[in-house]
Formats: sequence, C-alpha cells, structure tokens
Amino acid sequence: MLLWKKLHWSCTIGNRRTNDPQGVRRRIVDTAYDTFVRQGYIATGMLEIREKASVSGGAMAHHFPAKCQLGLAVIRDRVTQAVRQTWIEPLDVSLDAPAAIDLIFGNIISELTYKGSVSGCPLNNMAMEISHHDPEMRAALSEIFAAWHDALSAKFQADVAAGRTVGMNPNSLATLVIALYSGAMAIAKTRQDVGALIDCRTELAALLASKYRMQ
Amino acid sequence: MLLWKKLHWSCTIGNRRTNDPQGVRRRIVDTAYDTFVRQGYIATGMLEIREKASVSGGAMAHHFPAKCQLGLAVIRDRVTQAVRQTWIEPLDVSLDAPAAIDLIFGNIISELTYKGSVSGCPLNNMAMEISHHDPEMRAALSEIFAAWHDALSAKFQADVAAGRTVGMNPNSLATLVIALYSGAMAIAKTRQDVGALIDCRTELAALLASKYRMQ
DNA sequence: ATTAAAACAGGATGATTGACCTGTTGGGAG
DNA sequence: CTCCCAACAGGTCAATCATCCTGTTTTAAT
Repeated sequence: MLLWKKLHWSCTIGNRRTNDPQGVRRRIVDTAYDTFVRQGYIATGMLEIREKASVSGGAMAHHFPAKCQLGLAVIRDRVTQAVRQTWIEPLDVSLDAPAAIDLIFGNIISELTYKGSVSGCPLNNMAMEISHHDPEMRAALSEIFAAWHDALSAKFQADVAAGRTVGMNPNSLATLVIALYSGAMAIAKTRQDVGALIDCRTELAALLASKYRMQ
Repeated sequence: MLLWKKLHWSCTIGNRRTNDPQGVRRRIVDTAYDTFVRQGYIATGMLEIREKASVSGGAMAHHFPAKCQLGLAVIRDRVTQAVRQTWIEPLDVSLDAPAAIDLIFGNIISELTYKGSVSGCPLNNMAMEISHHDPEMRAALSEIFAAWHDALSAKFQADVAAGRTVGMNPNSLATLVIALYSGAMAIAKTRQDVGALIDCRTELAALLASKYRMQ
C-alpha cells in the first residue's frame, strides 16, 4: 500500500512499481557479500541485509527463502569471482609464477594500505566461519580453494615445462603459496597491520627466486 | 594433549549445596573454549554453554555477566595456553628451530589424522571471527600472535647466534612460519583434509634446510 | 552466634533472529 | 486485449538470544 513514503531506489514512476528480479537479486547478493565478509555470516541478519539493500521481506523471501541459499549464492557468484579476479587472472597474464605472485601481493598490500583497515580475505573469512556449519557451503568453498590451487600449480608446471625452474613440486608449492597468503591475511586482520603480508611477500619472493635460480 | 572428562558431580550431601566458585568457573571456561573453537563464538549461545557445563543461570551471570567477558576469559586462559603448549614449549626444548617446527607439524598432523576431523587452530578460529567485533578481544588475540612470533623469532635468532645458520631475517621468517601454519590449517579445515598441512610441512622443512645449510 | 558478602538457583525480560504468511501488482505469453 | 505466474509488499510467527531479576544458601570474618 502506501509505500511511497519510503524512498526505494528502484524505478518508481508516481506510485507504480517496476519489477527488476535480476537487479534486486544482484543488490541482495552484493550487500550480503560485503556484509558477510566484513561482519561474518552468522553475525549478519537477514533484516540487516534487507535494509541495506532496500529490499522488502517479500522480495527477500522470494529470491532467497533461506539464509543458507543466500550464503551459497554469495560464495558461488562473488567469492569465486573475487579469487579469480585477484589471483587466477593475474596468474594467466604474467610471464611466470613468481612475478605474478609478487605482483598480487603488492596489489593487495597497496590496496589495504590505502584503505587503512584489513577486513581479510573473502574466501578465508567465509571458509573459517561456515565450514563446520553447512556442508553445501563448505563444499563450494572447498572447490574455490581447489580452483585456486590448480591455477597456481598449473603455472608452476608451465614454468617447469618452459625450463624456467627445476626440482620443484608444483602441487605442494601451490599449497604453500595459498596457505602463506591466507595465514598472512589472517594475522593482518587480527593485528590490523599489513606487516605480516609484507614479511611473507619478501620471504616468498626469496624462496621462489632460489627455486628459479638456474644452475 | 588436552583431554578432559566431563565431571558429573552433584557434591550435594542430602540436600546441601557446595559452593565451588573456581570449579564452576573452570567448567564454564572449558566448555566455552571447546564450543567456541568448534562452532564459533557467535554461533554458540550462553544457554548452550550453561547446559553443557551444567551451570545455572544465576551462577553463569555471577561469573560472567556478559558474553564478551567469557570470550575474553577463554582467550586469556585457554587460547594463550594452547599456543604456548603446542608451539612455544616445544620450541624451547628443541635443539634448533627447524627441528621444533617439523616436530610440531608432525604432532598436529598425527593428532588430526587420529581424530579424523579438522576443527582448526583455536587461535585462528577465534581471531578470524572476533577480530572485527570486539576491540578488547582483538587486542588479546593480537598479543597471542605477538608472543608466538616472538618465541619463533627468538629461536631463529638463537640459531644465528649459535652459528647454525646465516643470512636470514628471524622476524620475517617467524611471520612466514606462523602464516604458513595458520593458512594450512584454514585450508585443512575447509577441505577436511590434512593434505595442506602435509604439503606445507614438507615445503617448510626444505626451505629451512636450505637456510640452515652451511656454506 | 551474628552478620555481611559471595555463590548460586530458577526463572523472566525484551529484543532479535530466520522463516513464512496472505495479499497485491507487474509484465510477458497467448 | 486477457490471463497468469513470477515478482514483490508488508506483516506475523515461534524460537532463541543475551541479559538481568528476586530470592536462597553457603562461607568466612567477627
């Protein structure tokens, strides 16, 4: 009924309503992604997301009848994309793995320094909290880790094939890079200081340099 | 290894009550520690802890009027002790840092393999969830990271002083070890597989071996 | 024995949670 | 144009949350 007292930013001409299912869904998922990553999945209420996204209870229930479905959508639509964008794509366009990794660390350190606060890695934030709660979400998060690992491992393998390095284990080295980044981000988030990321970037660069040093 | 038996006592002789403030407090903190680490701080209700610890609402309110005070007690009394026991003490009694680190990784991998499930590192579990929630808890968790880092760094420094290694940065190397362990545990928790810990143990051992190789 | 405070018991509190309800409306298919 | 269902509005629901209340009992100091 009298809904024109509240300013919805959906396109209303006079007192007419405009259906925009994809837009509403995108607003919900975007808001949920931001809030889940910053505050945590459980600490964030459906009402809070609804209000931030300016979405009615009916619309929310229509698109996401249960909270876990929204969580799953956030993981599949946003977290996957975030990892791909920050890690996998730079990896694909770089000469070799060490250059890509150092670039990625540098980008993230710059970004966090500019922002002034560390909210953490989206994947890790959600994984740490949700893993023991919902099996479906855990599986989805696990797949993202796997894709991340595969991309890194493939790049290391390509470097081996190109003769840029010898005597390494692409798989375990990829695991090391992911673990190092995840752990450094966890420390940085807790201490609210990028120092851990800087340290790990330096040490990792040295480690990779020694592995890529021809003999 | 921490294992506790659930003590079912009614220390009531006839219908008399026995005050045991330290015991009740210990029961609450033990139960809270276990549940916080497994389920998460926010996902765990005060009522759940009360019931698991067989403590009345009055007693709970008397010892911990607010949930955050219980969280703080868990961090200061239990998480600190867990890190000291699993990391700092083995570090103190080992010949050098690499031996200690490999032993610690081995112990944890064995324990998790035996348990069959990965609930994660107590410090990281709580840090990831709480850091952006309560400043006091964040500070307490940050101090534990600092103590952990200092112990590792001191051991590396001692190895340098003893002439067991040269050309390393004890501080950043300590950060690397902590980040690597934390991240590997996060991956292991999400994938419910100790593989990441095994990979990181191997890679870290090789890294340290190269740093400790005399020339 | 008296007494004050600490320790404890057993609820009651309002606020908030996720889920769900009944209606109403928009817009594409026919 | 007419249908009809997805899309959406706004409110309700029981459950659970952390917190706090009023009493009672224990315990140590005097």
